[in-house]
Amino acid sequence: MGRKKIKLNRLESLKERSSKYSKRKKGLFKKAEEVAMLCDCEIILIVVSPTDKPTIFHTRSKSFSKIYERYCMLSLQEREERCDL
Amino acid sequence: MGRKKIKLNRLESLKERSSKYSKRKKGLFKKAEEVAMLCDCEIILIVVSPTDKPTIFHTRSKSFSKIYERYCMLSLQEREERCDL
DNA sequence: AACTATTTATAAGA
DNA sequence: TTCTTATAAATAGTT
Repeated sequence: MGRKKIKLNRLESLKERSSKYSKRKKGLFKKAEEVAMLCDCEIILIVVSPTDKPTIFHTRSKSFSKIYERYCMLSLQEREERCDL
Repeated sequence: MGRKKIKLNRLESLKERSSKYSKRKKGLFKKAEEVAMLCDCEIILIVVSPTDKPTIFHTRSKSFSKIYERYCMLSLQEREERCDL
């Protein structure tokens, strides 16, 4: 989307990365919220900005740690079978 | 995007939610990967499907737990000041 | 932060 | 779940 198609490479300057980040972070979180709402599913999204500022979104049905625990409790075998890693 | 504009409400049936989920999960993870690449930033994304299947994406620069630790170590005061919660 | 031309995601249907 | 196509939405470049 946008005036031109861009290459998906790391942007050179911190200024470019910060600018791009602020635009795309907004879109990413919006998408996450929409999936959670439409599909009634659990989501955790943590992003750390190029200037080291963290932002978190998670559904309230289950806590962050609960979801992480569930993931951790899967054996490697189960992860391969049940997850799209 | 799509043939019609849809309302952002929880979809009625599990079948609808599962169908919507498979389409949007793909888009969400793509966006996450693009932000991580373009902006060279850390991201953790965990989604649990309507049928309870977890999928995780995270950048490799820092481990999942490292990013979570960083978040947890912030005081409530700091979270308000530094994070967009 | 705001403006738009353009690209991209996706709703509906198969 | 995957493909197709019309259309809604995100965003690149710029101010």
